[in-house]
Amino acid sequence: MENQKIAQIFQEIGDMLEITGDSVFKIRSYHRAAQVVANYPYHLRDIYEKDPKLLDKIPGIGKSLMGKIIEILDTGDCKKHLQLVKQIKPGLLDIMKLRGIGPKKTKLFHDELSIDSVAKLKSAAKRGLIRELSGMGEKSESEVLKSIESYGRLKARIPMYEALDIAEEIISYMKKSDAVSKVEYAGSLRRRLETVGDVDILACGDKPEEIIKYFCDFPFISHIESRGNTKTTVILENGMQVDLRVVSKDDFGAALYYFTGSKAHNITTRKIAQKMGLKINEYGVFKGNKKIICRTEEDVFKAINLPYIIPEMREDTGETDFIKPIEISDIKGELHSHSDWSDGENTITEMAETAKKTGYEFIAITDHSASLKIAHGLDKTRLEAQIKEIETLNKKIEGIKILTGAEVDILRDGSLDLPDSILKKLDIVIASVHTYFRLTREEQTARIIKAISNPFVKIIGHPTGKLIGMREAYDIDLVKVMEAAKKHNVAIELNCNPKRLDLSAEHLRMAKDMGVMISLGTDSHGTSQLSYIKYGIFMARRGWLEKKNILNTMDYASILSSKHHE
DNA sequence: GCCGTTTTCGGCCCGACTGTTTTCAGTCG
Ligand SMILES: Nc1nc2c(ncn2[C@H]2C[C@H](O)[C@@H](COP(=O)(O)OP(=O)(O)OP(=O)(O)O)O2)c(=O)[nH]1
Ligand SMILES: [Mg+2]
Ligand SMILES: [Mg+2]
Ligand SMILES: [Zn+2]
Repeated sequence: MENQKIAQIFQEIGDMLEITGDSVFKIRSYHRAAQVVANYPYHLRDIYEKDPKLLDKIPGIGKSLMGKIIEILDTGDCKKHLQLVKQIKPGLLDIMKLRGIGPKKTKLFHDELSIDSVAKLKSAAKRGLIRELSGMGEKSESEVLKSIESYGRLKARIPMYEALDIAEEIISYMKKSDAVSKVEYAGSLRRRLETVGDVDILACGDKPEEIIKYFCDFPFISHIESRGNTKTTVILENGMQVDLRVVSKDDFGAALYYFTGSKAHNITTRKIAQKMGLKINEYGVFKGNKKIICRTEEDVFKAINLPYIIPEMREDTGETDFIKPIEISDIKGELHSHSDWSDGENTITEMAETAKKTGYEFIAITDHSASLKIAHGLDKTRLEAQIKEIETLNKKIEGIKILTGAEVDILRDGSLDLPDSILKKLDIVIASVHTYFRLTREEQTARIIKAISNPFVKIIGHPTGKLIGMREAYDIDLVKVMEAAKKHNVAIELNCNPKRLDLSAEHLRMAKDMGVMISLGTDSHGTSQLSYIKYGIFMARRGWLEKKNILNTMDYASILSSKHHE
């Protein structure tokens, strides 16, 4: 399994970076990526062969890790890993696996005493060398020996069904104590992993010390690793580790949520809470000093405004990625509008002022091209004059950027009504069909794809030509059109005119799934129509669109710099 | 190294227990 191999390499890089003392966040990234890849349902090689760029869509995988995945798929390993393997002796990773010994102590032993294996560590501890190190003492030294001792006897991961038996036995034992109000198993066992590293038990009651004391009297305990007021760790006679956590009754839900994990899931939802100005810990959800009491797990989800997620899904593999529907305030500008230079009612200045009042950063003036005679379409010469005019207006008018543009007609054969020599001077080129609606499906599709492949086209306007209740969409293969749009990095318009609403919701959803950007354009022929954006937002929400799917949620600089050809 | 309703730079979850320490670092959950 290549995914497992990649996961292991990332895990090892993370472990070795801990010893070298690299950034804890970088280390977390490697470890998280290792988890994600290990749990990923598809072969990364298949994804790579289909479209390498899809790799960095995987949560926790960015440009750098994507590069390393590709490197490993191509060569079997990556340079970063090989270089660390050379630098860090394998014995150090063994030492770090010992309980109570992490990267800092491992490095200390290595730097001060040249210890690079568990055997050398054992002999150094026996000779009393460890206690001499700064920050170490007699107890730390004997802890080192104890963990080396117990390491051999420690159970590896246990099958879930065995752990379940033991957990249930512990729980029925715990229920016999009057101090215990509620008790449940948590951790990987509650998430139903095939194997578990330990058994995690959560109990609540008014007298936590009594609960801990009672637990430590459980008959099959071999020894107690640690014991505090709220939690204790013990090792059973069969070598299994059991962690007990104790909280008050009011906090049971928050604690169960914390203790069920996974760790990565906890971190992700805690980050979500942070963004909302909240803090999650095992005692509840906090807004400043105010505590939102969580007696049940559902209370935690409610407090952070998420639907309940079952334990079995809490692995941070995307289960918290709920859709954040587009909102009208996400729209940063207008990309489809007409002025009185063609068939619009208002001047460019009036359109710009209204856009400014709407709160927009930009408005593109996209008048018709010459073949639409009825609309007084602009030819090359008039369009050049309009570009000059907009240049002047941009100097005069503050607080709004007017983008130059055109809604250029797609001619019958798919060529455009304006030459490339002028199109390339424009900020926003929309290409639209206004004639020959009755071509065959093949012809119509080919026609539009040809327009899409023009290097200066940014958007395909009102892509199906429908007029609600008046004119059917023309026959066209939208899947092929969207594939082409994706390939050429062209956006598809959602025309917001309420008589058009073109594309419809199901096709918007398709575009989203295919990774095609949508441009919300009002096609305004007057200042009052800029408000049609709201109808577009309605449809976009029906199509499950989010901010990231929509072109005019970006600032205009990003829109203009988005390049065309791959 | 990742990531974006405030961000393309500057953040990154939060707390318990232990040993060594006069105030916290390391490790673990
Ligand atoms: N917030 C937070 N929770 C953690 C962290 N580490 C562990 N937890 C929580 C989530 C875990 O599921 C739970 C129990 O810890 P374990 O180490 O036993 O992990 P878990 O049971 O998930 O896996 P395991 O099969 O035991 O290796 O404690 C952490 O670093 N932060
Ligand atoms: Mg566990
Ligand atoms: Mg545990
Ligand atoms: Zn049009």
